[in-house]
Amino acid sequence: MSQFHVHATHGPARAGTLRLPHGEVKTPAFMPVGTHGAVRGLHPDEVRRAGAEIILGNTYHLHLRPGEEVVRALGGLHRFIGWSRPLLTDSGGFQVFSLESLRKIEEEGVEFRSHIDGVLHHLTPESVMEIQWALGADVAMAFDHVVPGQADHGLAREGMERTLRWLARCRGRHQELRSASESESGDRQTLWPIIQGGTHPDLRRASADGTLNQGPWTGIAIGGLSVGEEKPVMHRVLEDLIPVLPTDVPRYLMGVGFPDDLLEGIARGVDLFDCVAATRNGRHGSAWTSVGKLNLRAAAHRTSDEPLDPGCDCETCRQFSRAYLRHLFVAEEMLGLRLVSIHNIRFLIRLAEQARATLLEGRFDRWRADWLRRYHERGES
RNA sequence: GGUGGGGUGACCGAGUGGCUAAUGGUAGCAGACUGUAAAUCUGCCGGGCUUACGCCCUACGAAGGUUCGAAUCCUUCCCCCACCA
Repeated sequence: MSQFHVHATHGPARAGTLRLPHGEVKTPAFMPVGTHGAVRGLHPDEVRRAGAEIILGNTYHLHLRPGEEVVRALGGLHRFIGWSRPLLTDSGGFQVFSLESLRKIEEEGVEFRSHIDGVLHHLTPESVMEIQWALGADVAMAFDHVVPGQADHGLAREGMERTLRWLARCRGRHQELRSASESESGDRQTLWPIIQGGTHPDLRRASADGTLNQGPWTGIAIGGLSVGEEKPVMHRVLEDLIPVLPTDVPRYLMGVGFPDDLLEGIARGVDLFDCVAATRNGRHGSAWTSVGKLNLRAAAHRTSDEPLDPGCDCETCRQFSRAYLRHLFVAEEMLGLRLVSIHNIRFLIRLAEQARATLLEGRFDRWRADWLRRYHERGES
């Protein structure tokens, strides 16, 4: 079961609702990343209270530990990690990019030298589907070949074409898995493809064509962005690509982003985002605010009684001062990492909620322009 | 009082004639982070001048001396620690 309804549009931007087996996701939406089955540092209740309606897990990392069979034996990922809302698992395609020095790509699949113990692991489009099926997330992602943002036409084409060939294999195996368990739970998971093609317009179009030809799909992801290319380049790719995508399925911009990226993406027709920056930067003491980002370790906050952001309704801002948060970072108390992570994910989720509200009210463009102007005023991003 | 050890930049602590404004840490300051090998990483960290290359001061307890050249060697003094009386 996966359905998407669009309630309002404003140019390419839209507000919608995605129905998945474990619940609804109101879009636009930001999905916190929980690589190992946990949004780093946070209790699932905290993630839920921050307004998250869906979070991610990672195929590569959960395969290495604890292993998908452990998760399956313990009732699937939702039960295992204490998250009853929708879940999406990334395929390990990003690790093809981020663990470049530890892997070898072949047509059959990718050989990874485990970053933990050096053991060799082989991921193929088929095995990635099996792992994700065992994990049992609402949405499984196709296994893709991500190339760096600077990739030339040749390399980008290679990654894009391989992603299309792998997509056919992913789809084939996923359908087998679904039909094998149709009576009980065949409807429990849907597969989304990923468009690649780097920064090259012709390759992006070709990827879109090739992907749509293999459909229909219940959602379509755009991968291989914010991997080193300039922001205007990413915007151009979105402007180029999204008009050729069907309007009746959600578009998921993978790995993005920062607050301004969300608004720029939504304006160009993106419905879903995920990004580690909220939690990673939070752990590193960097908090987003409506007037740019701030570094909590900075001496400027030593005696500040202000919350991180005066307009924020997160559990951190409702209770704690910048001075206290700075103190926690200086003293290396783990609470600081958690509190700023909570703030950052709430900040992005709330931004998406506000985008949705203004879309439904028909005033998105104006709101977005004002918001971005204020955010960039101090000259930071 | 005697004997031995020691006093280095905010702190700890290397260095025992030139490559030393002085290794390393810590603290401090600033920055980065985009489908998580990250509670990580990078830069600055005596003062002044310069866009910059660089230049000039001050500095290894104090003062004096040896030397072309001293944190490093010598003399005296001050202070700290240990043991002995």
